[in-house]
Amino acid sequence: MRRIAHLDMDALYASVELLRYPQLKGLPVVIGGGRRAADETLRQTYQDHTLAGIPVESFPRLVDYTGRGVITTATYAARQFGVGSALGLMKAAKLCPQAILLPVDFAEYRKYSRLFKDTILEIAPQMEDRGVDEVYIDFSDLPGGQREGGRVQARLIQKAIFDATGLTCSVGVAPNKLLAKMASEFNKPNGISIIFEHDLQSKIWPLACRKINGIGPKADEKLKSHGIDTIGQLAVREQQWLMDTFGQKTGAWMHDAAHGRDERPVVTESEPVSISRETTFDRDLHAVRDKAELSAVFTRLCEQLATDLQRKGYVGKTIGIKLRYDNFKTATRDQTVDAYTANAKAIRHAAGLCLKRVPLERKLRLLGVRIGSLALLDIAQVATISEANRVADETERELF
DNA sequence: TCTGGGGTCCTAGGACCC
DNA sequence: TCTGGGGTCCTAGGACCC
Repeated sequence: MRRIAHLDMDALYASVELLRYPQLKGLPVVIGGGRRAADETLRQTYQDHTLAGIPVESFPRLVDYTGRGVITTATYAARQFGVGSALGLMKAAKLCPQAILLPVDFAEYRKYSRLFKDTILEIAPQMEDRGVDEVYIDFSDLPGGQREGGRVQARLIQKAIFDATGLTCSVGVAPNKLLAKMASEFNKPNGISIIFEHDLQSKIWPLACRKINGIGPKADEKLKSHGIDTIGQLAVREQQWLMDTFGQKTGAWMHDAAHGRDERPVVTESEPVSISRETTFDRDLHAVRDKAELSAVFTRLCEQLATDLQRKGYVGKTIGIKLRYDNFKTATRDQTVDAYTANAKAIRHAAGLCLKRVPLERKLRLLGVRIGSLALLDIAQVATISEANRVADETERELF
């Protein structure tokens, strides 16, 4: 029998911070901010203290923050004030000014991410990485994977992760990924939920359509406008009607999802499709008036992207830019070049040409650089790439 | 003083080829 | 001389996820 687990670390970022600052347990804490100037003072505050004994009173508060960041995670105590993921920090400060503010520390979260995934792999090798804090695990052929519908292995993995990291997680086990993902939400935190096919009507159909992984705010809104609020209501709609209303592919998929059908395999390895770097400025910049500043950021992004490519061993040939204007509208341009590259100057050159094709009257809040059509760097490609780099060096010029 | 950063996948039109 | 039908690649935008 196919048994798939979805494992979700409980509030990973906040939990990692609580390991460092146990005195914050139970308090409203918000983790957010970015790398920009406004966040540097915040970062410095924590660096100047010793880890051991910062009294709660001396932690920075949300009300003192002045940057453009968003909330990455909020503890349960903070969520009660209506603040949560993706909310702007300045807005959050109005709802819960006294909340303690911690800067995000991705390096630290990644460390724990590696640790919990390695722990799983020692027990169950069929694991699919789904980002920093969650994975799918195929229990189907795992020794003992069928016992109690997967509960025995789920419990074992949960305990192994806690012993290795001090962190808790929640696990759902079901006939497929779709249902496992929903099941892992059922008993948070530190819970296990086992779902069988026959639980569909009682446990899945009462849920909101939005609980289906893949139905976001837009699709949910449209479903609601047709009087479809729950998965059960979605399930009784004609598949043909869904296809006519949402498109062939989406409609057919929605119908399957509502009936708990999902054949996607657990994918243990995959190659990246694209790599990108982007940054939001401290203040909106104008292409002409802030030319020097923009140009410097642009070059830096290209250099970072090139470094990322080289470190990961990839080359790419579709190079693109992303702009976000002060009105939050986004524009992208990309261009496929003849030769694969991982060279900063070649990227900067192609991205510069893209920039010339996009309107630049409005001020910008974000600039990004992306590379796609990736290939793994191998010996056969080295000659082509070095030639391309030579050409790029020769044709390099200022584009702003 | 609203609204981060890094991704994937889908759609849709046009170019181009057979 | 008014009109085909695929298939693939490229580009721009958008939905969605973590």
